[in-house]
Amino acid sequence: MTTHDNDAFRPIATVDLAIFSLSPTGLSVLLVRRANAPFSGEWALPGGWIHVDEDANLEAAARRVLKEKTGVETPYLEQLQTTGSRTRDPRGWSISIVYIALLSADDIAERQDAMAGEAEWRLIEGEGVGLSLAFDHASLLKEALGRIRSKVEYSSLPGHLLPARFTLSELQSVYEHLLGRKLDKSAFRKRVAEADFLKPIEGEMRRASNRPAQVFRLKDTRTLALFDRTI
Amino acid sequence: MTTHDNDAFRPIATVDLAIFSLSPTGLSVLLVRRANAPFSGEWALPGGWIHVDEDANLEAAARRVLKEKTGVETPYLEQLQTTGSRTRDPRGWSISIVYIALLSADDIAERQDAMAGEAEWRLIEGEGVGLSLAFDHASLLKEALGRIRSKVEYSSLPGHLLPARFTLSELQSVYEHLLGRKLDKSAFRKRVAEADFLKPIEGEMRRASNRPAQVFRLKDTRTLALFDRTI
DNA sequence: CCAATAGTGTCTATTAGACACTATACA
DNA sequence: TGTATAGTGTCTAATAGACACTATTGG
Repeated sequence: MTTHDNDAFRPIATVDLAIFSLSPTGLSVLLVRRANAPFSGEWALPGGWIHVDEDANLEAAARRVLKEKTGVETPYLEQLQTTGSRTRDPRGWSISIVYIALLSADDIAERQDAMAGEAEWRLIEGEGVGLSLAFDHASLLKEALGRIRSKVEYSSLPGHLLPARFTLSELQSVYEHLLGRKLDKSAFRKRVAEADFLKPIEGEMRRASNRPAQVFRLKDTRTLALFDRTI
Repeated sequence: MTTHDNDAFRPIATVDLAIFSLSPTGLSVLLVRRANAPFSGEWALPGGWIHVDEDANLEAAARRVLKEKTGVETPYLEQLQTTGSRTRDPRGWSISIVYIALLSADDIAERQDAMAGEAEWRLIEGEGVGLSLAFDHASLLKEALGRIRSKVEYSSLPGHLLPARFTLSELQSVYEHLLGRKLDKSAFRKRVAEADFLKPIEGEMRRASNRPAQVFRLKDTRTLALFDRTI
């Protein structure tokens, strides 16, 4: 234990989350208004210090922050990237480990009340939210959106934004919304069947004034299924 | 500035590198023997503290470590992932930001002398090096190998391990080596042409007792080109 | 019966994979 | 002329994309 083991030589480290959900109008991200300096009063991605006495590891820290802000415990969660530099935080050399979380529509409905006070869902427009964000969070959000849009092409990601039970048509329409283009129904269903990430709920049908639709759920709500080819 | 701003609450943070090159017998990774506790005397991935007075950002820290260990300045470098937990380092809660670096065969030849004393290239066998490594470095190495093997399928990654000038046959044989299977020459060349990441060197041919082969170089040594489909 | 959406089938233009062929050097 | 590897062409089986068709409900 030779060197760099005192405060001045240690960067500060936080975990920040890009938490996404589907609002009625489209993909949205959860933002919080900062209470303290720096950037007091500005919007930011939810985040917090690593609690060395409380968090067993990085993912646990991310889950703790998520629970504090939304009340949700077991969503889809993946590490995006880590940024760190001398200048991104005026308090000094700082590191942010960024996670992406996807909340199902059920999570939002149930936990609207449990949401921390100064938090708000903001609709995604283009590469961000049309607001300036604290720190380098606008750039982090842009990276998160890039990752999400890329994964829509070849994974079950959109399924994690729907309520627990949904029809194939509902799933297809989320894909189309996130991709910004229409998909062929037949081809879509072939890919979904191949990737094999859905389980039909026996006997449960969505009824309307047309042929009833089979209702499905994800086989695994915590991992993504990948397609062999693009959707 | 309210809380968690003293040493006891701050995790320690290092940058660690999985540095790969092609040795005559195959893909190899650079390991160093640790001089100090913890894990003194054991093999580990090269790494080091972030120098808050010297490194502008995380990537700069990674490049500094790389230069210290190998003398190489501008290889392909990408962030892999960040691990952090209470238990991975006996000194306390610690974070490691892991980078992958690919060195061209030229880099190795030139800098063999400049390499730090207790560093050694170890051949990859299966999911690691057949050695126990310090900290969680065996697991980090396994992740790095997964990323590399995955990217061989759909990117120009193998080109970054060759010397600056190479023929298409040499490139194909690196793909085959990393994938562990033979590729069709015609299909391989179609993909490479589509991805458009090579520049023929005008008039430069590799001569032997057969038809001479066109020599190529990468258009960009610091970024990967991606294929539309798998190789 | 009509309207509306669910779900499946069919046809064709495109492409991937296997394989063969031609080209060009040195010995 | 023989041998070895470079580089290109061809054929076919598999596939994707467009589109059409059938199925099943409520009104």
